[in-house]
Amino acid sequence: MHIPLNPNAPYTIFWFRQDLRIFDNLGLFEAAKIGPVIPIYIWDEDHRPDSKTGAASKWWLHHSLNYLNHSLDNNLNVYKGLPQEVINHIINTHPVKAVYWNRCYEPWRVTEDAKTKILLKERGTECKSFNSSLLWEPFTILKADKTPYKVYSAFYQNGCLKSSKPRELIPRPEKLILIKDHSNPTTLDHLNLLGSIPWHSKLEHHWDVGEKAAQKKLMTFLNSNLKGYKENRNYPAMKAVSRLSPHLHFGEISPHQIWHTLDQEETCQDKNHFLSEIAWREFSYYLLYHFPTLPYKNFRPQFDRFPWEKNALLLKAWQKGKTGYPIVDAGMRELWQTGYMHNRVRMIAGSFLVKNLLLHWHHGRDWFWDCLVDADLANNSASWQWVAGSGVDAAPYFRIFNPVTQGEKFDPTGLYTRHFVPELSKLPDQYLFKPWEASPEILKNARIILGKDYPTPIVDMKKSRQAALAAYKTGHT
DNA sequence: TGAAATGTTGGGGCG
DNA sequence: ACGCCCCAACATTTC
Repeated sequence: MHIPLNPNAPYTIFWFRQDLRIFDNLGLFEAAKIGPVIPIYIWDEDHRPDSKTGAASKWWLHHSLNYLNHSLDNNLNVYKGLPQEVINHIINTHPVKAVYWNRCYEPWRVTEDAKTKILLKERGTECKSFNSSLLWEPFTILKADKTPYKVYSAFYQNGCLKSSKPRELIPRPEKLILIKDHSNPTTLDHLNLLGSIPWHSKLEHHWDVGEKAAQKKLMTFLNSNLKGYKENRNYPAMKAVSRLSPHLHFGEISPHQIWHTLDQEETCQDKNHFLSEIAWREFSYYLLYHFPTLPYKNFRPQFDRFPWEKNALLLKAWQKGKTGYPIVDAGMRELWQTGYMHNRVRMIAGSFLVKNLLLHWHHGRDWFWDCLVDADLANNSASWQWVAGSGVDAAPYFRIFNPVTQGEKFDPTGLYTRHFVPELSKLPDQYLFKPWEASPEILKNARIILGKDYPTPIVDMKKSRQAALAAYKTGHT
């Protein structure tokens, strides 16, 4: 056991990271138990090896930190810099006996945290990290042969569900004495997370940020949308999904709370299906931990030989929602306008980029990273590799979504598509997902000139499908 | 957490 | 009445 250099020092630093909440925050609870807490947040983007935060994520982070600061009676201490140096500085200027945080799992953070831990121990400061954002930490779940699972269902059913139950919920700290670092000149605004162009003001219409909003969203979901979830989650117009993803990413709510709250519900298909979606998040973190190259390297090496296209115009059309395929365009515009895209449409738009435009999944990864308020390294990497077919337990390469069929099936009344692609709003259901098949008469009545008001398809569905199958074949031989 | 091509079946029209 | 063909409707296979 290590004996702190200054065991009589009263303060514990609690380092907030992707756990921007008070309730069920294990590290914070433990820190508060042993005395007064200096709550800190460190903006370290300029000191990272890679992985810049996306614009939409920065918008969310700004508001989440602002909310957290209010919850802490304006005592949140915000810094800019390299975490090791910032923490060192605080310890040099305050009587600090310990530093606590909850663990993160991005590969570069794992490396940096290990270094920080060693440095703190060397200088005699107690240092503890906790798990507060995963139901099962990646290193606790392995196959019988001690290697990691590579198939989701086996991971979840045989790995997670048969190992220990997720820990119980942690109450709010009973006594939370907060210390403000008055020597610190940095404020939230100094982090400049919002930038100078107010492009993100549109996001404010769609989201309430912060711990309280996350709690409310969980309750609303349970009361209104859990029943029927398994089926309704496929229909983007139904708003039947939880939309908890950004809250989970920033740790405004813990997966443990979701798990235990659902545990009290009657067992049914819908409940188990929702829990299995939560488990997909666990699986993504699991893969990222065991395969740290997941964000950039094809998990299946056959894909390294795949003949991707290079076409800036096609990419631009996809990004802006001007592909000429209405369900794809609706999804891409939902993303741009709201910082979010319904899961069903993510799969359709993702499949379209990779399998119809034949553009590298890295382009999709990067655009989503910048635009999504729920951008998350584990989920984004694992999901794009899944869509591309290059991933672990991925969609087989020949599974190519047809955006016409998918639109007709999952947005049968066109409510979702018409909302985000209003120029098609007068087009009858029959042609909504294939306007190029409508007669001149029908187009005229709908006040659409194809190629002017709405694009003609940027690729031919049938030909591009054939091209993709051929390309995958050459890549795989 | 696909789609398209191909195969099979069975009812009905018709010579 | 019977066989033949057509073609939904469904099932299976292939990509």
